[in-house]
Amino acid sequence: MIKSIKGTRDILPPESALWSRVENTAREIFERYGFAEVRTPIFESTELFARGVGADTDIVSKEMYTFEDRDERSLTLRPEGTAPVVRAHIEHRLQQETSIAKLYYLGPMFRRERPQKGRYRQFHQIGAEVLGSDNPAIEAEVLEMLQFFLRLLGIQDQTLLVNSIGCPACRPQFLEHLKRSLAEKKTGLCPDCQRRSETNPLRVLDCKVESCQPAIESLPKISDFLDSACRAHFEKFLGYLASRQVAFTIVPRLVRGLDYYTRTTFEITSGALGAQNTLIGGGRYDGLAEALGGPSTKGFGFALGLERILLVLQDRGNPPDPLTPQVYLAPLGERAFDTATLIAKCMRENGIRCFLDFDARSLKSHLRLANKLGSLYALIFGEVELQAGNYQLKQMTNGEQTTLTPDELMRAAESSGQADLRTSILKALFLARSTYHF
RNA sequence: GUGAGUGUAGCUCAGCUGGUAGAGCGCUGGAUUGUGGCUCCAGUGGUCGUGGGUUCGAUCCCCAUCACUCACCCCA
Repeated sequence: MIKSIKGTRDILPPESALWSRVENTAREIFERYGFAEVRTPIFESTELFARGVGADTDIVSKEMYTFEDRDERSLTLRPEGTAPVVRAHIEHRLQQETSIAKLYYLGPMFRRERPQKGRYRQFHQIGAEVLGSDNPAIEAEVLEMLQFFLRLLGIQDQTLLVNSIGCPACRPQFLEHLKRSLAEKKTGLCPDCQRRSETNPLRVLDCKVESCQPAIESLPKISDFLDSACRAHFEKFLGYLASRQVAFTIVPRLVRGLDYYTRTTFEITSGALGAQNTLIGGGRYDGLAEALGGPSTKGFGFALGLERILLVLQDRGNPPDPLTPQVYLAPLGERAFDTATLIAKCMRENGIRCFLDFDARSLKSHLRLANKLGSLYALIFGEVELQAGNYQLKQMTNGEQTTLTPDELMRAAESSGQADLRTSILKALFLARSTYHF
């Protein structure tokens, strides 16, 4: 049997309906905040990520799906969305169009990691970027938008964690002090942290091992090393959050794993997710556009993990509201079936979700299927009805069944105003009869 | 890349110190020649993940391998 490959999965109904709901909510809300959709290719030149994300990051050094095409160009399945959006912004000179661009995207990303809860090799992100401004007010607005978005989905118990990681001007001093301090405390650290002290000192701050905590507490804090511009930026940002009544927690140890982040970073987490509890992550990246060879363009953005959002929603027992038929057609006999195909055509042209099976079935079997599908009505007709020119309409929810006469169909067709489902069905049926003469 | 756990019917799982497999749900049909859901009956279902070893005999014990899950690393 051919199976989907490791770390990928099929999203089947009714779960897929829940995905649509989340995606539609995001589109609706982001557009309300002035963002427009951008669709970038799923694969890009490998260099884009090497330069944008950082050659030394885990993503680039060991997690990318990279291959050569026939021109021997190195291509990579996108592992994240920000670098491609910034690339597109530079390539199409969008800065010339408007000084500020607000773009959102949604789609699959690819990283070759060991799958686990809330982590896949093909996973899906919704993200947004604001390009062309370094005003911290933008950041506060985006976070307000995200909390609104989560609230609409019914995710209330989220936590917003914020921090500033400084800029290329002030971070090096901090890193130096951090490294020196780490070297002194080396013996008190776990093996992972001893290694991280060399390879990625910032990550030591994020260590969860209990025995490391005392040492971590005594390490220098980034906030003590921010230069005046970064400090002012961060304080304004916090002020804007407060005035918008967006609740937050400052976490001085919050760091990001991608090279392009500067100044503001944030994370929105939720419990009940297992080890991967980050729902949304993002921050400012004022140097990215230049690193990619474009004009200096300040940027701020985020990405949210759809799989993780869905995990939280499913954990809450959200009903995935499946698309049930509004009418199930139950023709009895060959002649009735031929008529049913015409009725189905007319129903569908008039906006009614209608189900017609192609096997000859007994009435019992028809109704069982209608019930199984959750259909609201069943339209029953066989030779008896065809002779008399009428139909049996059964309401599946309460079992009430009425005989529809040609007279009644005509009355429904002539009624005006907002039609309920039953009337809409009668109208479509009338239309089918007068169009196809049966 | 590392560690741990789990692989038995479409799904969720039983299977006692090794004697070649069961239940519930589902699906199909019937009880009700043209009336669903509840009930009852019948039918459909499985190379016991794969390969090798031990044994008279392995779903069970041993080894290997693959897959899945969770965790580490790291990230959404």
